[in-house]
Amino acid sequence: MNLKELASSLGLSQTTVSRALNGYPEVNPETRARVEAAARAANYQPNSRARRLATGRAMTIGHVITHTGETEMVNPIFADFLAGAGEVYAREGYDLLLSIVHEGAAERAYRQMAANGSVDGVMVQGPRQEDPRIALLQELGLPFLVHGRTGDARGYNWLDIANLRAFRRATEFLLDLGHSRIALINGQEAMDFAARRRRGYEEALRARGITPDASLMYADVMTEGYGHRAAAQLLDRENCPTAFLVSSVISAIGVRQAAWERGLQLGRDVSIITHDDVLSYLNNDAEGPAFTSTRSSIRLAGRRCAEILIERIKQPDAPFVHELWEAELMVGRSTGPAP
Amino acid sequence: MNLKELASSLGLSQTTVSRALNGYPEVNPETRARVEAAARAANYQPNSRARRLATGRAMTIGHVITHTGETEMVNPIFADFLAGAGEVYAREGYDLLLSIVHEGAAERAYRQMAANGSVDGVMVQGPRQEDPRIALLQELGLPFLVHGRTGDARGYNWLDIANLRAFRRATEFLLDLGHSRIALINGQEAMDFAARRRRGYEEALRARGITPDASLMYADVMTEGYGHRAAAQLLDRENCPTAFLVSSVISAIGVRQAAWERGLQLGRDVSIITHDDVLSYLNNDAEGPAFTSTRSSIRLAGRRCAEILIERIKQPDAPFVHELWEAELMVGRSTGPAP
DNA sequence: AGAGTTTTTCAAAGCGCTTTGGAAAAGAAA
DNA sequence: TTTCTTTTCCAAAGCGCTTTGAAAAACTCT
Repeated sequence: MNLKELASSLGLSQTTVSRALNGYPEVNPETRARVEAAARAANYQPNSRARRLATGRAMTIGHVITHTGETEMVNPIFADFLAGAGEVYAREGYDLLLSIVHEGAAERAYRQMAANGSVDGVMVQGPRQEDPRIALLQELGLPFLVHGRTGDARGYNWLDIANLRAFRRATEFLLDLGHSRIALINGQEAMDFAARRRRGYEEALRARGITPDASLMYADVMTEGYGHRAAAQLLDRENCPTAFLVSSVISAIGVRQAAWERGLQLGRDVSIITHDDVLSYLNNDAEGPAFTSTRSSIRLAGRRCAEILIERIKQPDAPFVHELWEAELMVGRSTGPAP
Repeated sequence: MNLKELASSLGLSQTTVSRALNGYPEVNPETRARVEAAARAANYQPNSRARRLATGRAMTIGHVITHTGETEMVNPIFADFLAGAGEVYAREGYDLLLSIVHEGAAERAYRQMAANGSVDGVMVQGPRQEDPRIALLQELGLPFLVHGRTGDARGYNWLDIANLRAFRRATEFLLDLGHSRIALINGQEAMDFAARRRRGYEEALRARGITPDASLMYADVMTEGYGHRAAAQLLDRENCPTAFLVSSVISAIGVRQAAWERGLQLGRDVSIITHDDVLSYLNNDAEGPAFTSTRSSIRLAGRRCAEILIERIKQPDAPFVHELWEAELMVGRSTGPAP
């Protein structure tokens, strides 16, 4: 059933039917009701391809997700971020176009989306320091929002969490507990968020007169295995750290395992603070937070990011939105006074 | 730059330019080369909205991902499955339309995709027993492929792993090690795959004359917390199980934690076998498989599922494809003789 | 009643591409 | 040369919607 058929079955023109269905004012309420009833009865859905061509709007938002390195790792937080954003898209009538490509192909993916008009805007996640994607999108003139931020962040829309403050705060918390040898198990520091976290960690140490020790700092893709390997190395050496600041719950699980394998008890022999994105299947809350953590829901972030981006698409000339969220420090059972 | 402009700049008709670019034979090789050069120089990309309307093909595949229950859990395996499928889509020129909705809204999402023609086919994941989506899609006449299977599986395309055999095999492995009180920490048994796994487990027990004990069987959404809670309950009771068969690595991590908290050593005091979807960030291989596991890469499955679905879209009348993959049993360090 | 407004409806022109059904040009066969 | 094929190109008709500009119908007001 298409518009033409529906219109002729009602003895009306396509124009009127289209207007009735799209809520234009210049149509008799009675007529509108009649049209709506017929549309419902015939289960009429306007063809989205035709509608998109006619309106020039794609009603679609693009997400380009990159996998990294030889392992082709997909960051697990994307699923929850997408879930949050997807909720909003569904509500607002937008589709979500997902492109999962290897890092090197990201630019091409964005260019293509811009050139062939398949999206009205794009979401950028996990920016690296001086990420080329931002300049690219500015050049392409495609509305976009960055989850995270980097470089001179005044010239585009972003939503970020206060990574530096969160990690400074977490470090201070450990220092207050008497820890002085604190290891940092960070994400790849080419990523902007990881660089900020490191700065927060270092600032807190320096403020207490402790010189950051490079041998206590690790940076890599945040898998469980990485957390385990890093912690194993650190715990097996002389003068080992008494506390770990970890950038993800997944890696923290690896750290915890390494500790246990050595007979160390969390919160007594060794302390862990992790950043917690509140992934749905790794609920850190189950019976009172297990890990002490800096916490900020990636799903809520996805939701809000989608809202902002859609606003921006509707009003392309409005000033840039910058939203900085604080992470909360949740005290769990994985921290305690330095032994 | 659109086709009209490109054509007039070349002094050719739109027809010829379109044909040259789309590889039709009836165009002079010289002309084609000239057209291609000009297109490249002008960075011409055909407008995808127009192309879709004209061809009637969406060149898009829909994935509807549902989140379950009040927790709005998103199954973490979806990210890796999507990564695998996305690879193939990119290669074949298809877009991936992702719809993330609450379980109850899935039917509407599929209906909409079918009615407004935004996709050429859909991927169905995680079928429940007698999943209504399958009948729905058959009725809608939209090509689809099910990852998993359920009910009378002859009437549609699917790719599945041999869940029953995998879990029977794993159970036998534990029985051979002398375990007789084996707990099953399963996924929600409304899901077809979980029901099959349970049957495999029960079959193996019965074959050795052991009556399955309902109090040793748990079924729920496979989070870490669930694994932990279930194992804690089981380990704290009299006559506790000596082995656990767990449906996901994430839950297995919870089980492992519960064991450790009780001073039990894996592979000596208690054994764990888990199903491993080979999620990229939970690499069970790092230093020799930690968990003994039944193993099948969800990412490879995604890749293959995409290939099959695209084939089916291109040849809608070909016979149904049914592909059953065996999971391999990887012996790791989490199993040992019954104490 | 007639002129002026407002409301309601419609015909037709796009949107930018693909594809059909020729026509023109070039080559081959007679 | 003429006729028949083959090659190469083109004009125009969609695809199914939205939207413009105008006409028809229905009201208001002198």
